[in-house]
Amino acid sequence: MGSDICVNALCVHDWKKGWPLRSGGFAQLCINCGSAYEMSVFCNNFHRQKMGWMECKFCNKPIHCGCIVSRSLFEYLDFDGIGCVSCVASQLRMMRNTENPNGSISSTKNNASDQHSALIDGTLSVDSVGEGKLMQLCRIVEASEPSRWNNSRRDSIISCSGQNNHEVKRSFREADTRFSNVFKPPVQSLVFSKFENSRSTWEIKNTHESTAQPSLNMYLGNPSGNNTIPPPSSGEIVDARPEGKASPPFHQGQRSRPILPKPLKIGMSMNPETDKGTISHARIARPPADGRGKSQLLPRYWPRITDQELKRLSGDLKSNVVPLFEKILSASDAGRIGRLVLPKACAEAYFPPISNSDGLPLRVQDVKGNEWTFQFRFWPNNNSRMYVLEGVTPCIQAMQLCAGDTVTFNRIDPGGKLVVGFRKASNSIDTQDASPSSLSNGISMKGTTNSGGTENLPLDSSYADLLQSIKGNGESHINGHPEHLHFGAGAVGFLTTENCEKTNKQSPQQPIPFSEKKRTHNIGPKSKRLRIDNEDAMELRLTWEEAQHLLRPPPSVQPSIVTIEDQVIEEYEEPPVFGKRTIFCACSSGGKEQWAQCDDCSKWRRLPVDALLPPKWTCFENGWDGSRSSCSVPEEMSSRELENLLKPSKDFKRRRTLENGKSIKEHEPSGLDALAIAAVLGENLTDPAESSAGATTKHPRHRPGCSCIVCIQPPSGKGRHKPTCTCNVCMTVKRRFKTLMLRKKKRQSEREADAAKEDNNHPRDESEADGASKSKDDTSHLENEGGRGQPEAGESSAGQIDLNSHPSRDDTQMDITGLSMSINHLEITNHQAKEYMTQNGLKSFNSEVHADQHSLLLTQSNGQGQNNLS
DNA sequence: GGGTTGCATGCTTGG
DNA sequence: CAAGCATGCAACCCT
Repeated sequence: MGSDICVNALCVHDWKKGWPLRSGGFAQLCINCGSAYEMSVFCNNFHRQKMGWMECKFCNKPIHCGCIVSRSLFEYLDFDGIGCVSCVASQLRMMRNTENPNGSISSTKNNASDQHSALIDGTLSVDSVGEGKLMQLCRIVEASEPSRWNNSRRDSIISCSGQNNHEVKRSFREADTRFSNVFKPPVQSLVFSKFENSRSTWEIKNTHESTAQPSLNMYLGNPSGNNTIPPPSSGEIVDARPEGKASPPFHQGQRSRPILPKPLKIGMSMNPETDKGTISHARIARPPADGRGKSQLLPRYWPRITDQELKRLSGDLKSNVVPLFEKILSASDAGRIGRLVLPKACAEAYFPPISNSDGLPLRVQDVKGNEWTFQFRFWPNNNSRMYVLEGVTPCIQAMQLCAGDTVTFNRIDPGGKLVVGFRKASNSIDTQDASPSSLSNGISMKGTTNSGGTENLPLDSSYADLLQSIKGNGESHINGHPEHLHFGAGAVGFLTTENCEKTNKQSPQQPIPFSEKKRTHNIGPKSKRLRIDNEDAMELRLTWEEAQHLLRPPPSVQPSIVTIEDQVIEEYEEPPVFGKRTIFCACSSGGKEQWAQCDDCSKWRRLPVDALLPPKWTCFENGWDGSRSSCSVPEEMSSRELENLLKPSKDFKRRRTLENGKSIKEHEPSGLDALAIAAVLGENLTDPAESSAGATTKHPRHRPGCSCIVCIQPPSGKGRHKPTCTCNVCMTVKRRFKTLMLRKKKRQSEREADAAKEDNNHPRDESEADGASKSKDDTSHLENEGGRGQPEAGESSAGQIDLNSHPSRDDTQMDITGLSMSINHLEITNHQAKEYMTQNGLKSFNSEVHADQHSLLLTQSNGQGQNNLS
């Protein structure tokens, strides 16, 4: 045994020296994945070459090494080569006939193992020492040759077993159940090597006899004996090495420890179905496949897969799915810490050995084909080790697992690829009642808080479901390559897209997988907090934005009008509905109209304001305007009108924002900062689209961060503010205006200085002649800074100050008129602002918005502000 | 302040 | 009673 890099698969694997080869080297077997290599020594250095083919030691028939991968028997045999199935079978038959012509197992005393068992003329005699072993022998023998062990014979054997024969009987029944669904693998050959620890030929023969002879039908169901239900050789009969109580050295050599569950406890009833031969459909906790198996694997970790499922998987997928172990996720496992505690025995049995606590990366694939890299490591813990997989959170979240679900670890052979599958907890009644696990642990573990307490967690998803799901879902999870068939044992994630909450909701009668005491807390919030990366967040945000435009009041539902602190609010009994996004605008007659774009021809059609469109809408559904109910009819608007219509829209803004490489966020400052920034940069605070869409005093589109006057009002704010009002709004407005005007003055001074310089550099007539264009340039400059030029003056015809006016617009106005900003402008503006608030209060804000918009439309229609529009 | 990491603690289980 | 394991927790790190 040594430690080396397994070329084939995962990472560092243990390997053990195999049988000598004709080449002079020796075969090396990777303990973990079972791959075979040819080792030779040159210049005191080991050279390794993967063995593509090996020879049958009997007939020299070539056997592809792929056939030996993970074969459970190879670990018992070495230095003796391998044998093909036919040769091994014939050899076993020969041995059987020689040793036991009557079909009985010869009474043999194995010195090495100190086992005492005898079966004479169909009667197995045991002494008191071997009684416990007898039960397993019975199981094994019966498993291998069920047909040859009828009840009478079985009872006969039991009758000779002396005391505690009740237990033996139960064991028989148990074995009857368990091995009725042992699964016959599609193996073409078997690998044999001698026992590493000098097992006798007798043992080997019995190994062959009990396992390979009848049909070689013990594969996953009869894994290598080191840690699973053993063949006679591996279990209590052959491997008789004394088992020390103390923990073995880490990753020591093969050790055969019985991991059969304890015999059925008194009072436990078998699932009646098991006796009817329908157990193949039951979810059985299968003894795990071969592994190093240094420690006993508790049945709770046995992979549970029905015979049928596994057969179908292995057969249909042309790949051997070897269930290794499974674990029910605890709250810690499924939590956000991202650490999955591995059962120690499983970790040591199936994962690469690690010597330092940092561990090593473990590449694992999930059932969807995603490849994950976990850090397999351990912590010192009570003079022992605690194995964990770190970084499992993304994987667990990808599989939408939560505490109570089951994660399965599997291996796909050949190749040894590690695959993680999962099974969701469900509300169906588990069929594992007859499983060894439940048989052994069902009572004692019920209601406990440890993982054992989750043993009775119903698990319903099946491999068959998985297979069906895979087939039904196309090839997306298969990728067309057998090596990419990442089917975890029990991996049925395709069926379980519902989140845990849903599962729990759907299964109120489901036994709580964890005791209320310790498991309920800490599970929900942690496991359900999904991480959303930036991209998703952006996607989500955009979706939200889109949703804002798609939301419509429920049709045919009259809202009830509620006035709260002078704010009129429409209340609907029904939730809003999604409708096609449209654009509202003010028509020339002063009313409002709605425009919608056909999803087929992209033409814009005029609609009534109250028209509610489905998310998908075409011209043919234009029942309001029969003359334009076909995509072939041209648009009603001219291209310019259309542009003006679309320009203020969010789409247009976003498109332009994206084109400018600016984030949307830059255009959505919040609160008073937005007011100030917009004022300075020239962005029009009042989005005409929004204004038109919601051109009511109800201001229907308040959003977080909305900087309108209404939104920044204190909760107790009234519509009108007195001149002496010192509320936050008024004070803020005053302060902001003062600040803005100071900035404005500074910028204007700079501009004047620049203009003066230009005047010195250019003839005066040219300057005068280009006065208008200069102003346009300035306006364009402002626009480029992020705002659209608005031709409206901040001062309305009524001599009032529009609070939405901003310096840029003042700039425009002043530049157009040729007036220069004077130092008194600030005072004038302040005065006007005060006067404005005094006379009109802030309540007339929206009317000013309308004036703004209307002015914009007029300006545009008159062509006066064309150059101001980008 | 929140997340990560390493270890400790205590409960549960199995021998 | 020892081992295993779920989880708590403090120190450390990162943003």
